[in-house]
Amino acid sequence: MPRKPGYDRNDLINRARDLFWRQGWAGTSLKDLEAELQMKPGSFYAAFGSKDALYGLALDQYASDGAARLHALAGEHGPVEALRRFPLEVLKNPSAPARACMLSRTLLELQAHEHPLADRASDHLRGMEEQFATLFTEAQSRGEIDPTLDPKKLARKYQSDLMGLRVTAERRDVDALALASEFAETVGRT
Amino acid sequence: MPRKPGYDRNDLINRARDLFWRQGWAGTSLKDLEAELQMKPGSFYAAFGSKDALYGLALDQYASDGAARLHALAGEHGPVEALRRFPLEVLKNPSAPARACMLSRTLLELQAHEHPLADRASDHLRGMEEQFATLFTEAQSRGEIDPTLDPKKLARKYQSDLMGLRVTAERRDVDALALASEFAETVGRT
DNA sequence: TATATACTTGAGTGATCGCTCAATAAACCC
DNA sequence: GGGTTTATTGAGCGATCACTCAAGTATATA
Repeated sequence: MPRKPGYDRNDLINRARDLFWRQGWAGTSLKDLEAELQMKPGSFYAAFGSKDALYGLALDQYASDGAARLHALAGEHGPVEALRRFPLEVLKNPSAPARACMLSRTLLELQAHEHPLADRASDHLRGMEEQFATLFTEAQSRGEIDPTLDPKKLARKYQSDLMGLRVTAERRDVDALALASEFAETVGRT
Repeated sequence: MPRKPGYDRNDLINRARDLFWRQGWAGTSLKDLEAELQMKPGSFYAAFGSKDALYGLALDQYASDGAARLHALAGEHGPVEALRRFPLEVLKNPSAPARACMLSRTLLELQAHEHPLADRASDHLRGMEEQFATLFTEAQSRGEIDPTLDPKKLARKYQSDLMGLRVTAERRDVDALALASEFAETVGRT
């Protein structure tokens, strides 16, 4: 009886993610979304309910994409090499919406207003951190890094430095790739 | 002949800086500013011209404050110890508007729309970086750190890691001080 | 004290914000 | 093909955005 939508929902979410990632939450208006997704307001709200709801979906998509990419890298190159290559995946991609991390952007923009999406971003950051820790643990059991170090501390430091790198890479007067390869060298040491 | 303003202009800029620092550019409305500065729209626009103009002044104030604080630390404790203590100045202060750096916030929020304030933030970041480099150079001539390292690279890495630290410190599930002292230990090494 | 010169007030500007909804069109089952 | 169900359309909602301006008030000089 029903009528099928004329769009691919997952594709819409990915396009919205890129737009939000690039322009931020407040910086992306419904006009922007309507233009990017080729949807009129009625369809948009029938499909997603609200701008915030779509942002949440985009955030989840962003996080699970990152987790999948890191997992794939680890399977192909092992844990340490995966952690070294991970930053380059974004920084080397010229069509990436932004260098900075969408999760940290969201946290910075919405935390002060105690917006639920800030907590959602924070949760995803913790999830990524746990994935990093798992890789460090695996690297230790393989004998690739110092086994006396605390994987959780390594993971937190790795993530923190990575976010710094990705913010710095937003600057136009900075050679992001040079900074990234310098970052890669330090992974596993200290 | 004229009439003196009933406010201290510098105090207003400082209060605006704290509000912008905490809530961001889009996150701070003129209503917010009017309430915080106790000014009606007419007075506000007579005094500052526009929201962007005041944001620019606040940004400059933020940058020069930071530079002055770092300079004072260096005079008191020497370059390396200054660089070690610098992050704690913000993170230990419970009344600070935010943990994250206002310059990086501004860059992240406004860069995609090519807003002039993003460039202004970027310029200030470069200025801070140069100050860091100067301190590293001084530390080398004092023999406090490895003289073969490039002060500019050290400065960039220091600033990048510092920004990461300060973003991470925004998370409610993270012990910012533990991360900061860990960060302090690494200054001058590597 | 008179006057010129600012500062202050606050109602109100057009534009844009996220969002609604009644009307219309299209696709599925029987 | 008829009937049902859902997707799509787009004008337009109230609220808020940054901002303006004419009128009123206070202060310094003459």
